[in-house]
Amino acid sequence: MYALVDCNNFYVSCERLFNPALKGVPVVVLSNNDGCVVARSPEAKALGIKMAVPAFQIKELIKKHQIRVYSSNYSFYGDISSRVMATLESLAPQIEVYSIDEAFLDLSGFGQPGSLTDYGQHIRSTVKQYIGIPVCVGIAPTKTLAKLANHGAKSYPRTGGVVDLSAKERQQKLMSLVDVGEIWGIGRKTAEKLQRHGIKTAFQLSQLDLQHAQRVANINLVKTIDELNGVIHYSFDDVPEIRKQLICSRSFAQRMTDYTSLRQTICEFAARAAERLRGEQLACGVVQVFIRTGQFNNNDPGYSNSATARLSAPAADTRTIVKTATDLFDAIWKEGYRYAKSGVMLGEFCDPQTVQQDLFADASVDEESARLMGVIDQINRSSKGKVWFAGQRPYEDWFMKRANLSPAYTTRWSDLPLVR
DNA sequence: TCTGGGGTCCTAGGACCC
DNA sequence: TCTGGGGTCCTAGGACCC
Repeated sequence: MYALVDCNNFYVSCERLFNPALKGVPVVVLSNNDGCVVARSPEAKALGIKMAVPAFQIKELIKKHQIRVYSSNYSFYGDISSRVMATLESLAPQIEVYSIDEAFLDLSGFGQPGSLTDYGQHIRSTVKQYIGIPVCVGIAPTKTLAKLANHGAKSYPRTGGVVDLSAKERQQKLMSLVDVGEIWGIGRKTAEKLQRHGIKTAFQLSQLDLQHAQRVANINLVKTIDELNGVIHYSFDDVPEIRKQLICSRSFAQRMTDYTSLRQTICEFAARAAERLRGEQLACGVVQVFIRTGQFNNNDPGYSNSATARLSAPAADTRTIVKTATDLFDAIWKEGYRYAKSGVMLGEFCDPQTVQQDLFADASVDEESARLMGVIDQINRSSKGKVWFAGQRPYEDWFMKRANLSPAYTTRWSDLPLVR
């Protein structure tokens, strides 16, 4: 049995923690670059603001209803998230952190079915008391059903924020009330396709013939249907696997047209990606670079391109990764476009201790590289200052609009809330 | 004028081989 | 120069998630 614990409109709840004036009024949090809405308080949802709607489209609504608007403060949310997760760790033998605001708990061998609702309430009240964040809990035999249970707990206040779907009848009852598009793994496209086949509710989906499902969509739909019927395909995973790729990319606050500026962004992303790579004790075998113009302005000519290079031996050295990335950039750069976004992607990770050496490499060079990178990382993590490579572009002037940022309440001394 | 960032997985289609 | 089937591998793009 799984429990899915999901924080209620997490980013808004974080902002409310240290700013009680936000309680009971409509609040939204915007994505990076103040682009679109990524979290809404219940009051904001009630005004009809949809998830992921571009901020400029709701300007009038914001003014009219005095909606409080915040830029994303990820370091703050990340810090609150780790406190929530630590609390959950103390409440279950094993947890799988699924995203910044969700975790699966393994409840196998955990009390009698039926007593699980009480346990869910215990989780809710403990997290609320310790951290101050409201959560909902969904309990069920598969992850997909636990997601559905959580959705039910969020949608129906009468549940008290906890839904236990141990019993088959309750699963079916809830499924018949829920649109197929609400199911985990069913996005907009698949939902439309299913509706064209007359499948509107989750229950109808659960009854779909598996071979038919495979033809209509793909293997993932088959797995989802199985999971709705209690067959586990997505098992509990408390030690996260090594990631497959690492991306560092941003949209720019303003369009960029010149070679030097754009090249600097690539340097910066490459350097940051390399830093994260070393932070996870990994080396990479592949570097990819992409640049593109805006997607939405039809008057501008569009251009989008990427290039990939395989390194002669896996590397974690910023100098290697920056050099490779800028060479790739030179190969795809084209004059005459208004660029909106760029990025660097690293892949094919391995443990730097056990890598296959380049046949022609000199081992002492690798040692020196590791030492140098270690020193740079140490300096950059400390409060003493920053070291960077000449090609990098200092972040602040091009990166992200964040007009409505809340203080770093928990991660910067000067922003600590004071009690007078 | 302004439309996120960071991931994973699957599929279709092209290149290439025998 | 034309012809076929079967296989692998790679890449681009789509769909989905939060």
